[in-house]
Amino acid sequence: MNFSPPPKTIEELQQRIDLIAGLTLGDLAQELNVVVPENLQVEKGWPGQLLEAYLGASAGNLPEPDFQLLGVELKTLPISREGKPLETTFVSVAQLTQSITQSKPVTWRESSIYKKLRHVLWVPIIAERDIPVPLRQIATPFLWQMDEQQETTLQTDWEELMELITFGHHDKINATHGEALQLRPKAADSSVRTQAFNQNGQPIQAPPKGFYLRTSFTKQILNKQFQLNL
DNA sequence: GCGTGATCATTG
DNA sequence: CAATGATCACGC
Repeated sequence: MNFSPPPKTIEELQQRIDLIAGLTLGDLAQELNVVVPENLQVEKGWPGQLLEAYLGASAGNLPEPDFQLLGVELKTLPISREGKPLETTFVSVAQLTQSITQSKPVTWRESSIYKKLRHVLWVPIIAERDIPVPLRQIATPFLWQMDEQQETTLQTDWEELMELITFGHHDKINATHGEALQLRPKAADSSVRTQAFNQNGQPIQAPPKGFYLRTSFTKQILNKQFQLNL
């Protein structure tokens, strides 16, 4: 995909996102000269990659915010026609190698989760499955920073999950943990393994997991932004 | 193989 | 019909 030059300032980014509200994915694809997939079964990340290209997000697959210069993370958010999030939001992979045998545990504000969620450009897209991909419409993108209450919620969840990981209990974590932040499989398939530690501090191989925001949390973000009451 | 972008598909 | 567990493509 052909990338636009990155925005140099928040104001410049704001100007660009104001111009895409109401456009469809087909509109953006046409401007970038890319083919729209029939469905997203094979290209699940396509909407995100399209928006990255269109808005000039540049971090590639580095574990850093997309707009490196601005410290802003780009997240597309599939929503219903009524404006409710349809999917959870992937944030980052979890390091399963934090262990009680390590001396320097990562703190919340040092975490990759916090770094990515500190400043987010949300791009809601009306994306119900009965709407053909090219006709899916961008709603109103907006820049967001977590408030104190949201940070407390996220930090509490993160610390609880990291404590389980630290004590080698990552195999007992499932998606039901966490009020806003959950840990779910994040891999090509269920056979994939990555480095971790067991509860005795011994190195083992375990399924990779990623941090995801629940739809209840992103729904609250939308509600606050647009004063909706869903 | 790992981290990026996520949505899919089955289950309860 | 929401939620969990599984999966797909790409760059390096």
